Amino acid sequence: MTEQPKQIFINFLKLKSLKWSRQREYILDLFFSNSSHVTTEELYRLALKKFPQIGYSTVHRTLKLLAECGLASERHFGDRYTRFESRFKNHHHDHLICTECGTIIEFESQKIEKMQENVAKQENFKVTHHRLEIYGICNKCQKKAKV
Amino acid sequence: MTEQPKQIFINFLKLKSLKWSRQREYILDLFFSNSSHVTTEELYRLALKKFPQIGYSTVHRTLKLLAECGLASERHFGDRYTRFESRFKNHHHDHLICTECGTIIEFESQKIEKMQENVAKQENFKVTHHRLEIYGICNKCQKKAKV
DNA sequence: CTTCATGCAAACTTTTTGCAAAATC
DNA sequence: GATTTTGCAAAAAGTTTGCATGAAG
Repeated sequence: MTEQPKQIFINFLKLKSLKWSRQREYILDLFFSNSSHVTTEELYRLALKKFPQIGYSTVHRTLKLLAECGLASERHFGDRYTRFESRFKNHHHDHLICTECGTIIEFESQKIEKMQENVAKQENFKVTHHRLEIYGICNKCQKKAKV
Repeated sequence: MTEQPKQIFINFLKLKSLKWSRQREYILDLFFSNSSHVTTEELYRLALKKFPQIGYSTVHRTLKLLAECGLASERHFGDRYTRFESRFKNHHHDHLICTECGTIIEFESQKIEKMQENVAKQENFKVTHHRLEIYGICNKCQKKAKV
């Protein structure tokens, strides 16, 4: 049985002599039970529903901590927002992004990864990470358009 | 003989009853004679050297116009800046980005493009465009590190 | 001589920080 | 009880806009 995000986070906090709080627990729960590409703003609005006096900066700082301990990563998808993505038990993947409805579909392709390595090798470039985003219209929105 | 960016821009301005100005000409020249992933700030600083009273917003608005007429496109590479990339006569390409020195190397791979299409097809996703960025350490910086 | 661009400063947007009061250890 | 977190409000960092003056058509 592998460790749950909550336990991982608690351990991380202990290690840095930081504290576990009701807010942090709630934000963590929200983050891991929701769609995995939220902005601070989005998660803040969600949090407000059941925790009306929570502060934006509390949400923001907690997301930053989640990123710091490796449970989340910060991403940019072309708009001006920083999005946080769950990394818990997630192997690497890339994204299909619908420009109509904003839906984000995750995928992975070993073949594409391999080819990227080849391209890098030609330039004698040492890859640390990469990002591939394919933008377009998702299945649903294509059907909607036809009606 | 194909049209030059300057002529394309002048035509675009005429079409929208906008005006050609010394500043716009200078900014356009700078943009097309420099590295193709500048921020507004960077181009503004360049422009200041030979046009000391030019305004940041003039540079910004001109870059926006270049983007609007298709001569440039706006991109985000993970930091907080909007970068402008030349699209003049540029076939599509992707990027290798050195996280040490910031160097951006362009490349293209038909094979990778093809595979992306395959992935999209599986989801019945209609691709409009994509973005692939490979981050890592460039050849130069690897050598530097060894010294 | 009318309309648009410029340069300045101020507004906006998103992210980050300082601080007094409150919660955690 | 000491130390950290919280929520607020204000600062930063980038981008965008309003407006009086000057340039382009």
